[in-house]
Amino acid sequence: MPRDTEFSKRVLMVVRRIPAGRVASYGDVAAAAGRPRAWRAVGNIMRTCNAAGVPCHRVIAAAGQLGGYGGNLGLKRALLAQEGVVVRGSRVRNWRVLRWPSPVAPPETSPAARASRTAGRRRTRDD
DNA sequence: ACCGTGACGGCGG
DNA sequence: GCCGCCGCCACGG
Repeated sequence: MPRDTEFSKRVLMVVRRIPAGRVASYGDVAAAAGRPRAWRAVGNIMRTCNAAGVPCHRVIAAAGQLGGYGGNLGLKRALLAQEGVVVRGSRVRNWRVLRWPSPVAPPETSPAARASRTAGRRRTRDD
């Protein structure tokens, strides 16, 4: 791990706060750590600081992409699955909802838009 | 103090 | 929706 920098420590704390079954993007973590534009650096920190009792597997890339895990993506998927986070292909299913800290509802979730979207569909799917 | 690096992000093609 | 390009920032050499 890149020496105990204030930033790195904050990042690790943030990651520790991610509940099981939820996921956050590197950008989310960066923002939560107070540096919204430092997602890249967050990646570096995760790279070096993984095995340290931090649920780093809950940190994924933007748009629900899996991101990396020191070349051991299989493990990452397994860990996530163990917590109920399903990965389809290389994307987290239901990512919109599982996202942490803000499970923000889609901007255009107005009743009308929703109705039109689900109109020809049998059942509503996730995200 | 400068330069390259990367478990990234967004947008345009 | 995938691919590539450019932009971002903390760290280490």
